[in-house]
Amino acid sequence: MRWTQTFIPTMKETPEGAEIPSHVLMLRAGLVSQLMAGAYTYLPLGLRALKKAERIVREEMDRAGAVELLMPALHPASLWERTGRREAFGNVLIQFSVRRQNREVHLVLGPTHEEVITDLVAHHINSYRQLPLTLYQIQTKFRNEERPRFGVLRTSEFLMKDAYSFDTSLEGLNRSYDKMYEAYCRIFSRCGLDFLPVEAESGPIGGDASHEFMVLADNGEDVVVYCPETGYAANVERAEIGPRKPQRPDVPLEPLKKVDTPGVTTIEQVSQLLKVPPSQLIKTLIYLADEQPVAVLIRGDHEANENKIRRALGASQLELADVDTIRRVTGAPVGFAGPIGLSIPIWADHDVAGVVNAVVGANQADQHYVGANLGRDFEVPDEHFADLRNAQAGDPAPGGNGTLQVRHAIEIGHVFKLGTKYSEALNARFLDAQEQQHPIIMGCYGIGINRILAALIETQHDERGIVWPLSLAPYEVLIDPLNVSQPEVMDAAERLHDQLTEAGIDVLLDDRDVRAGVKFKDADLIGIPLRIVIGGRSLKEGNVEVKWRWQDEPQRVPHETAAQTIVNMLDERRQQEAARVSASSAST
RNA sequence: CGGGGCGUAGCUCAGCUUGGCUAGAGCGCUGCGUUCGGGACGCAGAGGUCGUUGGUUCAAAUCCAAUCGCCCCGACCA
Repeated sequence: MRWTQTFIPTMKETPEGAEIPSHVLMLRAGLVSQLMAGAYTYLPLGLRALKKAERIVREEMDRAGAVELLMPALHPASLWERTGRREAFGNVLIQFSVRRQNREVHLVLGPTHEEVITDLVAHHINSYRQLPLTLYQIQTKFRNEERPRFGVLRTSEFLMKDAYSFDTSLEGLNRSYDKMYEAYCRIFSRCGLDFLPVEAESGPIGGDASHEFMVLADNGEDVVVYCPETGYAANVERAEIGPRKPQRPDVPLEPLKKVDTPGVTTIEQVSQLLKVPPSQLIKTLIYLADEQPVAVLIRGDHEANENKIRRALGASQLELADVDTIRRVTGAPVGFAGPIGLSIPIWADHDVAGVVNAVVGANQADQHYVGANLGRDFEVPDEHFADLRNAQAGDPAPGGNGTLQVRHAIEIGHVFKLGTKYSEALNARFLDAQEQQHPIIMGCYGIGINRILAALIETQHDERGIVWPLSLAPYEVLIDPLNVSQPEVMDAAERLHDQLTEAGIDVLLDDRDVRAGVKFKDADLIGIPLRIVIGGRSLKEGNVEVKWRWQDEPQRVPHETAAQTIVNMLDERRQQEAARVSASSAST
């Protein structure tokens, strides 16, 4: 391809509003262009990279035995009512009505396809002989994101690979799940990503196991907790904390005293007003667990984890109590709840036991207690102590003697054991050999294709631009003839272009009549792995210059055998990239 | 949904506080010339209903109100 025939609008300056490297570089390198908040056009260069990622995903899904199909993006709203998810998704679900003849048809744009695929399978699968089966598609999904951000990382329209497995037994589900897990490792390795599979929260509904595939990046929206010593890694929503033995500091107990704290409701405000560190405060959160109010005590510098709380209480639903409930059970407005004198059940995170002379709400407007002490001023039964908070850096790792670390990450894939939630709701059953009917056991597996690109760029760039791996690069080779008006230079460039194209290599020829500096800057910006410079100077010596994007200095290779040299270099590099794939598969 | 910021040329931005000639710069773009191995230089140009609507005023990019859009922080995220 010649540069002047395609469309690569590179930019020298950073467009307003682009904050993180992947967003800035995708815009500047002419990969994407924004149409509105959360919607981007893929320009030719960006589309080529996207297609390469898509192809890798497709190849590995096929290899793992999954079968491709394509479902509609347009769904009848009624289907979403049958699983209750029209309500559950709420405003994120894009819904609308159209008129047909004289009736109103309610439609949604699919944010995911559990309903559609389960409905499909319910119609066509009846027997255990037809199972197991894993189906997938690569398709645009729609979600009305409340807040699209970070360029292509969080958009309301995005390309997703979603796969669904159907099995007759839990063992079968586990086999299907492991195959997908394995395929994911191969996919992300082939894409050149440094990824980390982590345990993930599987939510109040659905299955019993879930992993997310994360790429560590400071600008990621997710938070992962991991332990270098034990290898434990989990999403912060899921991460357990190892055994804790909170020590009560050996200081004399102070008398309980009420103090005025007018209008001071947050931990930070209380901490500042009373000049005590947040770790000296105990916050009292009032929850409704299956409609019943409970109080949960968390040390002031910690964050409550609602999933842990819900599990500890054995509740199926948990939400923060509304203002009226808080007023009814504490007798005070929001912000002044405390454990002293509460008549509802009280639960506490383990670390609360280590706080002496604590500051707590007084269950009275504009009042807090200081010098509050467990056992003297309020009670929490032993069996009501549990791990109820988010892990923090420095916490003990579960089941080991390591220490947890915390990093931000970008979620690029998710594998999830669903169970029978959808097959039961939508009547997807199979008949076993004994003619017994059972709901089909499902798993679902998603990959954000756009996020593969964003995560790659976010982690693989330098101050000059993108550094593509060969596997995702829009073009593998960029030929830069430095002076297009010198016939011998242009001839050499075109001949090389044709030879490499003939050899099946993706080649871009920068035939623009611009100064060398412009070509070099753009070459670094768009990040094509192998750059071939053809200039009058080296050509006179019978050489062309070859340089990998990640190297500083070019090497000179003889002009007449350049094509073969380049083909060999690419082959060698592809083998190096492939070696990472087997390494990652071996380790799982 | 709560808090904040910004809308002026294709892009990045100045001008607005304190209203007043024909609305500016850099980059980009067009033409000509000189240059030509890391974003060259000169000359001549094209390009803007100052987001939109309404108000105040003799006069609005500038002040006021509403509205639309974009961005950031937080909440939310099957």
